[in-house]
Amino acid sequence: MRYSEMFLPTGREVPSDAELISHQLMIRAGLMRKLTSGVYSYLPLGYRVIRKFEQIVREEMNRAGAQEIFLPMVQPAELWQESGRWVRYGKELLRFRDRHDRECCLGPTHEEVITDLVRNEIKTYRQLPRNLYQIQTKFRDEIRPRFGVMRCREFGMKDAYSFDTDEAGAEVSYRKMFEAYQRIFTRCGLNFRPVEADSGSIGGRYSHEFMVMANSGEDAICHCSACNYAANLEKAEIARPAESETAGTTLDVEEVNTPGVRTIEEVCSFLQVAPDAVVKTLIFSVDDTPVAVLIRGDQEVNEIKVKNFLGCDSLELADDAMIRKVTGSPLGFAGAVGIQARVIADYSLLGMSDCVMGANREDYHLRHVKPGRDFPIADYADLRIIRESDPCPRCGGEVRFARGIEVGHVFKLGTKYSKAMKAVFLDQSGKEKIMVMGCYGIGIGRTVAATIEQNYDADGIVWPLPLAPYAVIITPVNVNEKMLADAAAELYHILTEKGVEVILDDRDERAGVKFKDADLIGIPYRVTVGPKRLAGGKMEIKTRRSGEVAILPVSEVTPFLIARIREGL
RNA sequence: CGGGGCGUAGCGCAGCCCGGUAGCGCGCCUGCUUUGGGAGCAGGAUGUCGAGUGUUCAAAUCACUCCGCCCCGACCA
Repeated sequence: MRYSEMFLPTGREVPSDAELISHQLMIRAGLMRKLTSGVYSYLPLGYRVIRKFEQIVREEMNRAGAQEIFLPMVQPAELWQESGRWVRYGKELLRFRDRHDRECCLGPTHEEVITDLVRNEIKTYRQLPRNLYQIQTKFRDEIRPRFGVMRCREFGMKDAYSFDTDEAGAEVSYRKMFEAYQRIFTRCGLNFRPVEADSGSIGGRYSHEFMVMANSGEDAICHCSACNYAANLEKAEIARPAESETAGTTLDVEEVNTPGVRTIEEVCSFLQVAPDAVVKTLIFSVDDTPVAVLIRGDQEVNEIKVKNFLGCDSLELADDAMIRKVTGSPLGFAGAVGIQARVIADYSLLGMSDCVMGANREDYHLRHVKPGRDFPIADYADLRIIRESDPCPRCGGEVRFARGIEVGHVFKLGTKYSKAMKAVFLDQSGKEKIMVMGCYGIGIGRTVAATIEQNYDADGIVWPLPLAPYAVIITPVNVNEKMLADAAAELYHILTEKGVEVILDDRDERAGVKFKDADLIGIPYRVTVGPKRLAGGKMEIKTRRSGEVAILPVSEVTPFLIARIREGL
């Protein structure tokens, strides 16, 4: 493509509303433009990158035995009512009515549609397993779209759904997708890692998130420095500590006046104790029933773990009225002694034998409290957020924290949707069985943005070759010098004929401007055609990433580039 | 939805406190010069100052309402 004919608006200024490097560069390099909050148009250069990535995804999905389909974006409410998500999904689901007043929604995901399709067409074990995928635009009415295409409302996603006859088959399907994902992100040249994750409201029992490592990432992850354990921070397990036999306190519980002392910090300084000698009592409203969660004062409760442990639908911190009802006191003085609620405790309470906790009486705390002696604990569980000082739950090694961008997620759905929507088949013995499902997503635009987060420098984007919109840009230093213009055009034609994707920067601009643009848009190889080199029958090839410059006779330029491109893909 | 901030030329911003009819840089157009890392000179175009209402002789500027956008929080395949 000739640069002079391209729709490629580049900018020198950093857009004021862009925070992330990837967002800034995607605007500045003319990859995309915002239409409205969380909704973007891709420009030619950006769309080429998107298609490059989609192609890699397609190749690997097909290789893994999945088949491409294309499902509707507009979906009827009935399907969502059937799965139960019409009620549960919340405001992220954009709902509307058509002219007949029928309720519809824009698909934020396609479990319902695919399950409906499959249950209508697949009747026997002979037709299983199947894995169907699509690359579709999804719409989720995010509360707060941000970071450009990283967290937006309308976005491209590859989603695949597997259907198996049993759990073992589903496990095989899951492994295949897991491996396909490893291949996809490896081919893109990304530094990523799969981490164990909570499966969230989509349901299912276990899942892995594929995280591109980046400090700007929205997700915190925890990984072991010794073994290959890695988990989303919210999921990261903490092993039950060995119980040490402690005699504990022999002192009786004592009530002390602590006027206005509510937070752990205040309690510690008021009573001159360390946070790990205090028990924090949090009252949660669990499906509208109060539950008290006890945890050592220096730790934080992981609400997801609590939710999973209790197996409830909703979990939130109790309001003042509920706190008053179960503790008989306002916020800040809750304790386990005499509380009118189920009590569960984090493992961090094991071994605590002389602690401070709220007295369930305004302006009073208790000291010398001994769990077990002074109040019963129904259950101990892993309910806290992991810290960097905790040992790895698998091998006991040291854990490290890092940040990442979630670009893919593989789920074992089990029978959540197939059961609700009656996706059944007949097995060999003619018995009706429920299909076992899995679902597997990859954020297309987000992966492209994540790629930029990992591949840029002070001058702009540095595309990995497999995702680069063009492999080569030819820059005649002055198009008004016929020698240069002709030599550049000739190279352009030769490369194009050889199937190399190349831009000829034939604009009547100063060399500096062209260099800056070439760097900004991140084309891997730039061929500079200048008067001095050309007089000696040579051209310069500059590698964007390394800055390395090769000066070659004109005849060797094409073979050189083709060889480099071949090894780079 | 709560807290904070911002809407002035295509982009980035000043002007607003202290009302008097809009400016800077980049970009854009024309011409000449220039041509290996975002050129120089000369000339030029471009704004319902986010919208509405009010106060005033007079509103970008003050007040109120609305809309949009951004940041923090809650939320989240």
